[in-house]
Amino acid sequence: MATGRTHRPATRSRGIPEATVARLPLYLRALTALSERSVPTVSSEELAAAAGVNSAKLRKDFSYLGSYGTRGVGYDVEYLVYQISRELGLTQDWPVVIVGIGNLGAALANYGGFASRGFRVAALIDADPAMTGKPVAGIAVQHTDELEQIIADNGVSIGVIATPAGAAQQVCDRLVAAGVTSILNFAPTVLSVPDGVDVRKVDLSIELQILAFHEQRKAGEETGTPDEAASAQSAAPADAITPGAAAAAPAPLAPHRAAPGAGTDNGRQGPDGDVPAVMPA
Amino acid sequence: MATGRTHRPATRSRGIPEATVARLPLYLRALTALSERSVPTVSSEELAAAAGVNSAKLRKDFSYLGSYGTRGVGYDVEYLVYQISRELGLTQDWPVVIVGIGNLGAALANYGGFASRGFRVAALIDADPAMTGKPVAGIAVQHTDELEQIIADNGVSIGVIATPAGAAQQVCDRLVAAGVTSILNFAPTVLSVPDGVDVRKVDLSIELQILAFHEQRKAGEETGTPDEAASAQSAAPADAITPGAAAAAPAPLAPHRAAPGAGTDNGRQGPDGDVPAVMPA
DNA sequence: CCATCTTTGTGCACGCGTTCACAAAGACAT
DNA sequence: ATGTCTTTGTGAACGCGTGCACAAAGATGG
Repeated sequence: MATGRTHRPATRSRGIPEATVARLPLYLRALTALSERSVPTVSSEELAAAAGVNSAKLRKDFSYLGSYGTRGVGYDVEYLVYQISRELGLTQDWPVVIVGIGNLGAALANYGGFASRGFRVAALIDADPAMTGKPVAGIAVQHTDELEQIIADNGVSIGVIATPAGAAQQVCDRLVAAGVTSILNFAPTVLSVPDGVDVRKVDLSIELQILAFHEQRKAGEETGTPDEAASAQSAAPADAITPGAAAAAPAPLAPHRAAPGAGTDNGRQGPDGDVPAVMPA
Repeated sequence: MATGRTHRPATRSRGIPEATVARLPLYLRALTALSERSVPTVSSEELAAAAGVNSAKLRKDFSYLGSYGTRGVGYDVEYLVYQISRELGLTQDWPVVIVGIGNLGAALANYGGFASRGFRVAALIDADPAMTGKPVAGIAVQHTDELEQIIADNGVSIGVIATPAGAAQQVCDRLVAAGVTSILNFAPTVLSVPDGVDVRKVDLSIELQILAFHEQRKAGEETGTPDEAASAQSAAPADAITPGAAAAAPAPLAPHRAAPGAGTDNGRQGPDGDVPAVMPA
């Protein structure tokens, strides 16, 4: 109010909280849907419901962008779509390269969501010579050797890594060296990049494990006791540690309850620590 | 109702912070790698580096699980692998169904990370009759009609949705009705589920948009704050939509911005609000 | 058995994000 | 105009997560 939004109260450019940025795409999607139905305006309440968030949170989020609503009425859909798009930088064209054209890479290449929001697949790159030239999603796959050239020619600043874990860091380094400053990583590895480069990761395995955790917790609650406490700490890590000896089998200590599946496959090995996010191509 | 379910009241005595749970899989991966190299023990500092987190944070995270370390030495790798696996519920078998066998669904089915951590693909389901019986990743695709039966027969409690956005909610409802209580959603839609059901979403488009935002900001800083204050406020929402403004602001930044001269592009269409996460099968 | 050195476990403070609750702003009817 | 009603925008409180800094625990060496 006082400041209203006169001279971008500093809350502006640098201000938008990360959490808010992460939700803008969500609002944008909901708004786009409304726009297609020719809905002229929406209240924070309605839009919040559509986006699956709290209305107060939504209003606060929008407040970081400026005062784009009208009290007593709501927000103008079209206008808001434009404002958010602009804020997210979707009004410009973002050429993207996808490295690693395995199952996942191909799926990404075909993903319609790319093109629909200002993202353009500038090239598909794979290390397998057999893939070179092969068309995927209408685009001919190019060999890794061309990577630097492709990045430069197309002014690519966003790269998507869908290679096996083992190749991810190397690919990442090359992308960064070539000028890419934002990376979306699908490989199950922690990438190290220099300052100034953003990395976001999407990890299937992790998501499933988190679900498993909650699932287990739910199951435990239902049936009387999670027991946890029992084996919790008492399991005397003291003797189990034996550094030099490195007790070969850690399993024996906590008998724990018999798992439903009983499949104590625990000892899986996976040749490379963690399986690639996608087939090696 | 609402998008329901997110965090519980937190009254949980055995309450491991959500943020910690989300990192456990990360630690587990790093530990598994060490285990394969037969490294007996590791310090919080080393492990933290491998997992890409702060060592203090790692120690605090582990403290929620109990005191599994030895001062002056570090943590016993094997023992910790076991403890975390147990905590995450990975010592048991989790049958999973994947619904929507398009490009993405197929990629997921082939994803090695599934089997390697106690997750077992119990079935692949698709609505397209043409897909039925077709083997994907060594498993015959089954028709949606069988969904309920499959869930029941296999005791599935985790479902993965990789269908187009339009079918997601319906599939979700059926999964939940059939007994699934955890869902990993790849479709670009907000799913509403009853309380007690957990939903985690993986949204490609959103990740890219977030990257674009930062990318834009970075570009803007380089050249000297573009600052879109231009079309800032009141400008009658109605006509303001005409993105003539676009030209004014972010022009000089993007290295490429091959955007069509006619900034009017803004209205990129995207017929269905948001394209499916994967090709329709 | 004692001294020293290493590394964990955690108390504490800080900052971000969420939520509540309400005054102000505007639409709309009279 | 004026009053009523709706909905925004935001101040303030609260809670979670993060990171610092350090005491305690235990290993190691003499």
